[in-house]
Amino acid sequence: MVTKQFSGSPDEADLTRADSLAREIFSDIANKWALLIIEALGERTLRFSELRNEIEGISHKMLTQNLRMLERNGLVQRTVHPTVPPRVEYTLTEPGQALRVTIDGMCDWTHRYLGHIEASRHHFDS
Amino acid sequence: MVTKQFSGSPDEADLTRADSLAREIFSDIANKWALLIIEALGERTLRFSELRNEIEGISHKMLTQNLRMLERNGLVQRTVHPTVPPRVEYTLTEPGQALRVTIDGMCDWTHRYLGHIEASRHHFDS
DNA sequence: CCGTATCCGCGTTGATACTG
DNA sequence: CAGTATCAACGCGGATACGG
Repeated sequence: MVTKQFSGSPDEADLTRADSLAREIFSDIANKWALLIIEALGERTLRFSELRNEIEGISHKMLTQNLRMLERNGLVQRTVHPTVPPRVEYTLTEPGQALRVTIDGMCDWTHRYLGHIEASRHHFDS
Repeated sequence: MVTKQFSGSPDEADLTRADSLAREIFSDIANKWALLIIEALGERTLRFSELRNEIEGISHKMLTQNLRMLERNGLVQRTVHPTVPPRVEYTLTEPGQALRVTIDGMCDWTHRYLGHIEASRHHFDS
């Protein structure tokens, strides 16, 4: 569980530390741009500018910021080719790939229930 | 794919409409609080105040706001018992349950790679 | 081409108070 | 207890400029 920060079990100190860390990581990952970046990368290796083109509507800043965060958490690997002009490529690590699978599930879900959701919205908005 | 808003295939009009809708839904769902609410609900039925206690750090406003959004998209069913004081219960619909399964995957992932991530962070921060 | 820094507006968020 | 509204403030996120 990631929802509760304090669990009343023995070894409480370690458990709460692990829980709050899990929560922190979850908060990092569970945002629109991060998930879209992971999904866009998939099994490919993409350059910064390619990612920017793939992900509709993301700004330069948000892309950099989220890529740094994902790199820090070890989800993406960043490799700089010392050429001119510079060429920077991003690819998912093994943990990143593992997470991508679950995100694929979210995407599938979205498409499967598109109709349900649209109907529910119309019903709600009246 | 949710990342690309425009696909160059035939029936482009419908496809882009579906894609932008998918993207819109994805943007709704893919935020910290919404995912935590879905995860907290699980297979249970919880009252507003119980949810508030379950989810560490969520504010009254964010909870209401996200619950409305989830209800609008048909992920959560809201039932009001006309008692006094009022009793409002929330439970996941079938689409909500389906999504929860994938979110469970994210939580599992978080715990499985906790060590990897912590190590990666230490390495990065130096 | 890629990255960082700065600035600033606007949206999100929390606090508070009030209604049913 | 649950929901809505209002308001102020903080921080996100976009634009821009400059550096490597």
